[in-house]
Amino acid sequence: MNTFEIEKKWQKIWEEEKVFEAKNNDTTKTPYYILVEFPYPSGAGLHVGHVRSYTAVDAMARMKRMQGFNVLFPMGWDAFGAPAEQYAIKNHIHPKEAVKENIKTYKHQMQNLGFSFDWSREFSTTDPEYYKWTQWQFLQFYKHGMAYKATMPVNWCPKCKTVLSNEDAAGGVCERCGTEVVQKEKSQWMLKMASYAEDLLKGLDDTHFAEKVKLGQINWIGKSTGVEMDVQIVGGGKFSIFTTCIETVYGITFFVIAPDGKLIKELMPRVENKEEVEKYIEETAKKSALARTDLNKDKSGVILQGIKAINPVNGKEVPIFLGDFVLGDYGTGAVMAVPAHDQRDYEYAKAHNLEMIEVISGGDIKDHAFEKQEYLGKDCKLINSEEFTGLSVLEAKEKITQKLVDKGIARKVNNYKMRDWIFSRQRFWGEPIPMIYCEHCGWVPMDEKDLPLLLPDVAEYEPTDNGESPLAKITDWVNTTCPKCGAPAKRETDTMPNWAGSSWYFIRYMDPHNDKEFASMDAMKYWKKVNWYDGGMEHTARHLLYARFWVQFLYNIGLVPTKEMIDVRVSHGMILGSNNEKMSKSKGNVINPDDIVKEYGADTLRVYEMFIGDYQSDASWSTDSLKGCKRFLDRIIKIGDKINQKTGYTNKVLANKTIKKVTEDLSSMKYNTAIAALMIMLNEYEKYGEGISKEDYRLLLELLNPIAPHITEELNEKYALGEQLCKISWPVYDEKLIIDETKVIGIQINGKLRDEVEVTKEDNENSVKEKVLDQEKVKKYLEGKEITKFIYVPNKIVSILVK
RNA sequence: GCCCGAGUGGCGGAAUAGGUAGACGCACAGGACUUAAAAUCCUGCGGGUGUAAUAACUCGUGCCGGUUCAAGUCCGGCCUCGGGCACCA
Repeated sequence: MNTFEIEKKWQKIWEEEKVFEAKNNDTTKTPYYILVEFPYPSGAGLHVGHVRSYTAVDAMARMKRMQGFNVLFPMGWDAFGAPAEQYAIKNHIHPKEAVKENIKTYKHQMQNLGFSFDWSREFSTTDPEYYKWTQWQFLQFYKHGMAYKATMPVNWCPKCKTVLSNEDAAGGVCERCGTEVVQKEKSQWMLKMASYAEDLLKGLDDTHFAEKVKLGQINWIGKSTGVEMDVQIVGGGKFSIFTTCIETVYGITFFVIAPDGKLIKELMPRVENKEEVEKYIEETAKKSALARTDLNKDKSGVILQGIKAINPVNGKEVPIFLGDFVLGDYGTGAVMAVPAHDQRDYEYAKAHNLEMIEVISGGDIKDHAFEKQEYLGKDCKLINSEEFTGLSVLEAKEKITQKLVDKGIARKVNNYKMRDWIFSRQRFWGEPIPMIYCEHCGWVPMDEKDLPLLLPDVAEYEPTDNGESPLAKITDWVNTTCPKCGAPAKRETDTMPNWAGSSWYFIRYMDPHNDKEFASMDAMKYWKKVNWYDGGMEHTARHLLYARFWVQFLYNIGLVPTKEMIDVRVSHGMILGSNNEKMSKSKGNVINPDDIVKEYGADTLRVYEMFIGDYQSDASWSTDSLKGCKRFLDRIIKIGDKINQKTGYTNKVLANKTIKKVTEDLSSMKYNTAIAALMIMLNEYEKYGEGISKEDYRLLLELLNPIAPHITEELNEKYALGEQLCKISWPVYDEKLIIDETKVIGIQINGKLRDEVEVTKEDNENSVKEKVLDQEKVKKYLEGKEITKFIYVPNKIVSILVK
């Protein structure tokens, strides 16, 4: 049999014997849930990058099963989204059909690679049986006041007359025609995610995410603690500002408010230079999000003539500006400007010729502001700050806050960068949002028993000219009756974002065929949480945050048993082309896993991708190194001929050491060193003159099985070594047997390595000293010198100091 | 700008409770087998001085300092590259 036939044979056996199907509620075993991000089934097929992460988690799943866990290791498809829609538009086929084809290809490829997924739990986010529950859960958000409609800007291409996702508007231009993208106001569904900011932050303590993943979440949430202070306007009225540097309050020389905020609308009647101000507001609205946040642009803005604000601490009257660096949806949409101590305010003041007042000593504001990261932690004192002059920064922060709070004009508050989740997409290929608009009743949720609300079969998927979803054109579908009053009404035509289906799919795997609930409480209580979740770094911020938010909400309304359902999150590195660049068709450096499987076999590809380097770092493809892995497997096949009648391990220490090394390495994603340990084992076996025992050989196969499952099973069967490897218990090592009888260690004299010595377990400082001082070379170095110190670190080193 | 991560042979990478730097693999060179090539097997493989060959010495983990008997690993200060966030008050 050739490699290909061997691999097919075992894949068939695994499928027929259903060895990888997880049983719900098996109380004889400990449940263990391993998840890898389900792919978006594009037309390109599986990428070698997929193979890397799937092999890694597959190896983990296989080992855990052998260690006696009830392993849930599912796979499915995240198939809603723009690429499938684009493909459909281009080729005039229903995205449903394209997705079906692609899934077939992906699944076939995965099966050829021997991944031990439990295919009985497979589903796609586009299955009505699945998205029924995504819609149902949206209704729960709505019913608990967590979903609302708001007017939000969207990326709009004026030429294509279409709404663009942030990805399609990358760089501020339309990906298709290159036209500059503008912001257009649209009424959209929102989920109140910002209200979960603190919970999402706190919840991280209940997870075991990698540190950098946690940091990604923390940065995205972006908490900052400060003071919200009321500011009176000359002639009546007031507004509030948010600051993290209240200690600089005496340095205020102007205020800036957001052109897109509510405040300017209130102040408008009192503005004397209305025309100028209105023009500025209009210009801001036109700017794309990118242009507006471009750091290098000028500090644009316009003064509000006829309106002055009063600094609450000293009564000083200062001007108010409109500036687009202030964002309408963060904080209060207004800031106090202290140009002496904030670089942004400094630049603004320079651009508009405004006064600066230093209130913290020790800086030099000729060229730039003296900012908090410079003055904090140093011994800086307040100046020009009335009764607070002379206090340290920290003291002043506290006392000024206290005074303002006591006067009732300020509050300590937290602000978060994370906003509510814009949940509408003006697209066809997504879950329809199950809401109906009635002239009399407003927005009315669909009756839950009418779910799923199916996507209609239509021929056109192009977005409409006015930015509506293509669904808006399908009048049969849009027109319905109000579930509440029965009057004619219209359906929501926006669909859900791609992130929706992936926010809870890991729950569905626990009970994938349930048609009464999204998953039974029993199943969720049994599996509890995802023990190990692997995915790309690009998803560690947003996808993970959305999924955690979704779960926390379901938990709060009593629908899931656990608040954080993902325990460990790890992220893998990318596989780059051999030229060290990201693989892409245009660069011609794409490696197709199918070709590699055809030429070298799945096991070789699997071993290679695990051996390629540190799993969490990027790695470049090398066909030469691949050949080395092929050689490794060939040598294992060949050494089977050296099996003889001997029993027991030829080298007990080596056997136990390798079990330990491989077990620990596979558990901590150090696949490359696990394979290196097995290569060392093989190298040793090849040196055994008298051949190897069945136990020796079997152990090598057992330890390699999670990474190269086909060939190891085949050899195990060929030499009749015992039961199928996927059904046995993982080998365990004896801690007592991993210590070498003797060890050669180095001898340092005055810090330099000069000689070595063999020590045994029984040796102590005195016996070693005796031995060492008797060695010719050591004697030579010590001649005529006096030993001032003798250090023996058992099994590590001998260090002698002389003078 | 801020926050992470990383700099080790020709290459991918090992080694961090500080303890013989370069495991394992690739590439390369020499040899064996072969009519020949491929495949396979054996040997060597950081730089330098040195030797007939050993030996021996010396320099070496991005750079400069420090702590220590001992630093790739710890501390201080830089440089470079990669990633994320980015006018967040």
